[in-house]
Amino acid sequence: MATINDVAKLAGVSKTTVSRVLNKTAPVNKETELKIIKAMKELSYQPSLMAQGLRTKRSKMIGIVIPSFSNPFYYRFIQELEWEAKKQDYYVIISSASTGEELKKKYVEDLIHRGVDGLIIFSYKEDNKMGDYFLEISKQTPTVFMDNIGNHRDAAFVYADGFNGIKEVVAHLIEKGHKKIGFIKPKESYKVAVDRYEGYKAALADGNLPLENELVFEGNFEIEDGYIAGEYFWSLDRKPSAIVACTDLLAIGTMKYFLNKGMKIPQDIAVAGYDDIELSTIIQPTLTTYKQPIKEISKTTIDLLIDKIEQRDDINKNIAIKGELVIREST
Amino acid sequence: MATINDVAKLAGVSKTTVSRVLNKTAPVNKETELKIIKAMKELSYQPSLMAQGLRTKRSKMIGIVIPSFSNPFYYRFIQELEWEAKKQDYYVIISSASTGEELKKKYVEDLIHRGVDGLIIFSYKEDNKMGDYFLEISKQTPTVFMDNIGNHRDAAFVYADGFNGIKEVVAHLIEKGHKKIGFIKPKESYKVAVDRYEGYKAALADGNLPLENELVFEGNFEIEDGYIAGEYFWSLDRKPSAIVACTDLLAIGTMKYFLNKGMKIPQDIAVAGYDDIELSTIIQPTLTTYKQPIKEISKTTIDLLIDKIEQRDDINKNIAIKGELVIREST
DNA sequence: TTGAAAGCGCTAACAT
DNA sequence: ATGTTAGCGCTTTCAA
Repeated sequence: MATINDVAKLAGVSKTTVSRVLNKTAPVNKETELKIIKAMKELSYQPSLMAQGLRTKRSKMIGIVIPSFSNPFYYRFIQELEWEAKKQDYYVIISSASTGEELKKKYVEDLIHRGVDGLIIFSYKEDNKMGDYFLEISKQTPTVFMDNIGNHRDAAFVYADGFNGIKEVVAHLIEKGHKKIGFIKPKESYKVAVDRYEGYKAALADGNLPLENELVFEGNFEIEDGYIAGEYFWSLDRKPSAIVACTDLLAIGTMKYFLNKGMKIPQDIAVAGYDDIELSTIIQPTLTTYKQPIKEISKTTIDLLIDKIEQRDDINKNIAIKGELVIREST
Repeated sequence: MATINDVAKLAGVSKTTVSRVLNKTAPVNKETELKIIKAMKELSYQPSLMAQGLRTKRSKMIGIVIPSFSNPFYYRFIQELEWEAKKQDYYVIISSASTGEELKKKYVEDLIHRGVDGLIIFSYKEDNKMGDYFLEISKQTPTVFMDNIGNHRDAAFVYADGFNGIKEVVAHLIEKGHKKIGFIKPKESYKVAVDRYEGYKAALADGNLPLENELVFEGNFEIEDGYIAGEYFWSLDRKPSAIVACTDLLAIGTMKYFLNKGMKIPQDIAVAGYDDIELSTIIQPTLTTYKQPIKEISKTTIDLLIDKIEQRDDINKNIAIKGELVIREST
């Protein structure tokens, strides 16, 4: 491993000058610059990130905190984030903070101790204690919150526009002639869940359909909860002809219930989700859903974070990004 | 951020002594040690990994190279690897080297330039050029190869015991009374695929069943290839009564074909896979398969790699780890 | 436009 | 058992 000293010696200049062409931090004579570049190539010199980091207090690493690694949906984000970061010469290290608040805090602190220049934090429940902790962190370390977040506080947020997303899904069903549309939403007050529910209400209003309480089912996030929702809806006297779920996983659980009963989808009942997870294209019938703009969200997040890190822009923006309705067999 | 100097000053000793209690690199008087520890706590001192790294040429980071982030199966490994590494104070950075050999090389070099202390490399085709390149790398940087690899060369390998795995799956089918068992294997000569195929042959031999060429289908790795395999098997005059696929994804593709034809699984035909991906428990009927020992593989890999990094053990072992037969509805 | 010198926070000889 | 000193590879004054 060649060092800056080797380059300087070979080029016959001081290491200061080499550093200058490396960082374009001061004008250098065209000729000497060429000599230096040649020397660098010859030695296939790569500056030591550790030495640079020690000097500049920058590690060129970004820490990602995700609530748990079990949701396959996160991986798509992580891949994109990694890719976008790499383009700008940053690397990404991931901390999958499973359960336990104390542990989660420890992970964040670990990451900071590791020397990450910034943090990307996924999905936390708006109303719990971790929220305050994370907000506090974001005041001391450049941070962008992603996905499942609350957007009314003074911090940087990037998320999918669930309001307009679900609105489009419901509108699509109304257009298909459905008058009674059930909605499955998570019990817990995640900001995104609320957004999506608002989208459902807005679409009903646009279609001059009443909001009926018995058509809104509250559950948890797992596949089984979708199944339970299916049971519930089918126990009603005035059954819905279509069901929209807050997430694909819930929608798939619901489909499972109706398929088990031997019903045909979409003939007997239409089902739609939100997320566009891979499973939605594998399951039979394939699921109509709303595609999260993963690429765009990731790019925006990285750009925003690096802007903060490099202090080009310290405004705490809240950015909602639109996705795309994907119509498949289930409707 | 307190430095080692601050601690030394507060404790009234030299930084060398502080360093010594930090690294237990030389005996320190019990009393002074206590003073130093107290000072560290008071300042909530954390040694700078950058400074340590610069001095010791150790980053406490492990690079993971995976061929592409698209296979959800890798995530389970990554999570476990991350977890096991963290236990030993190492962090993990991932490089999802999509396609293109040049790009892949660049990623590996990036990681090394980043200063990773060791490398974990996933799944490469044994017989192509990358194999040689990776082998070369493994001579210069501590490296462990995982999963889909060839194990006859001089390097460290950890992988699932596919031979005994598939053997158990096929034996299970034979026990169920099946006499004609089809096998789906990938065309390309991945070492693991070959191992599994050998397991199939061994099980047939054990059960005194003949190996019939027309019962072995060669395809690619995707779900669709399983579907095509189903078509193929059903076009035969002497049809199999059970099918074992090299991977769950292939098995699921096959099931899809038979289900589309309105056949019942396992009544009309039994299907089994290998891997135990999550989808296998979601699909109807649930899929009999062989569970990869992800946790054990990951732990073994990390332990082996850190042994190499810290030069406790430089032997290039080849470690096969057994999994577990999981019997579900499809057989 | 260039260089000399100091120092980032740490560890490792070498003394004592 | 402890301290002094040098130096890892880089950037950043400061001076020329």
